[in-house]
Amino acid sequence: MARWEPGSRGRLEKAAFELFAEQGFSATTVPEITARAGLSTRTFHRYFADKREIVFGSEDIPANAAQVLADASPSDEPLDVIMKSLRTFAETRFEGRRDDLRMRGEIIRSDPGLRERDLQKREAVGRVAYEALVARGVQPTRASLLAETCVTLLYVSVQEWLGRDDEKPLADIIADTLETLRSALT
Amino acid sequence: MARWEPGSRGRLEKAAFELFAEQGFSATTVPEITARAGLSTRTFHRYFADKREIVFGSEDIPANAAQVLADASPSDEPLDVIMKSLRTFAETRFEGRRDDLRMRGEIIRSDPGLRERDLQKREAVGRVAYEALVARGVQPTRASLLAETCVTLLYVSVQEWLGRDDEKPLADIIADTLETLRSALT
DNA sequence: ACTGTGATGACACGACGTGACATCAGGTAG
DNA sequence: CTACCTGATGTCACGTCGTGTCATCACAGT
Repeated sequence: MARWEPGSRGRLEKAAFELFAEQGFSATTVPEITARAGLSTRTFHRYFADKREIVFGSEDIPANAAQVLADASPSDEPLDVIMKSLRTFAETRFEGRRDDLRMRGEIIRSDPGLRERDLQKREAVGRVAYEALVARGVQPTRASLLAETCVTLLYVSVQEWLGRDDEKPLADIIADTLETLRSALT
Repeated sequence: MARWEPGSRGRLEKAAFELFAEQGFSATTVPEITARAGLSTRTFHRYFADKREIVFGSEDIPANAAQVLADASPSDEPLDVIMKSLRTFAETRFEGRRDDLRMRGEIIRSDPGLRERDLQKREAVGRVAYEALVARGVQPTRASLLAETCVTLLYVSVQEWLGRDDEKPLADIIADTLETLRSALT
């Protein structure tokens, strides 16, 4: 028998989300979380840099995005790279997780600090997109614009997707959103 | 003679930016700032919600943006509203302040927490743009896209503007950036 | 059997942000 | 002229957060 129960990280996440559901994010303290998980607060901060980080899960989205972007066909136009990557991303990281994402969204919306952190995550995705485009030889200004627009497309579409009752695939919504943007800029 | 020297807020800002220049943002504590300004830490938090806020000045950018957007001609197309507002904004809040903005930019770039707060400020501007557009009858999804794109245009252009040596007006750069975006989405 | 190694705990600490209450100058009403 | 109110500030106490440091101990490899 191991000295410590395994899965500390998972226990911390479980305890945290339970408490967030019971009392809300801001009313929940780190000691409360660790007490429920049977760990010390010091251990909490070994897994999560701060209290907010636990909300954003363990998936390293930027790294994943960089991977998807790096796999793009060398002959594709920049916009095609973006759109194909967004499709892949939608299908692998979003589709089938609506309930989970809705729950997280609610928690994030409930706290200013979490909204702030959410924006930072978004920006991190934009930065890897920017770097991937620059690596393909796209001009910096154009790359910035495309990267930011990419993130905008994704998040506006996700909002739309989460708000819907039907099962329209996120990838389709993203394509529609691009069309809407094009027409709005004319 | 007044019991307290007037201009507490100004003294706090002055002391803070001096210390940030000397030691950097994160190495500067609130007590250090208030000691130099001759005030208590409690008073600091009466003027600034937290240590980060002091970097972003006292100007209520979102309120100003809302004003500019509300003054737009009722007959303008949404995109024209955005572009004209951006022009006004560039001329009244940015032009002539390059050095100040560069200094702030450096401080903000030096600290993750400040970058996070900066993104929040950006988002706040986006939200007032969104609300102004919805108030004009623009569809929600389209309004989101335009609002986010508006903020993207502004910030990408400001980056470009701050990086330049010449005196090309920000408003012109924004117009160019829109053209770049249009061509990138084709 | 010995020795790392890695995950955890225990403890102390500094900084942050807030609530509650005291202080006091200046203006205003009576 | 006095009494009161108001607004800006100070003082104190507190809870939470995040980090540095060191001790502990099961397990694996030699």
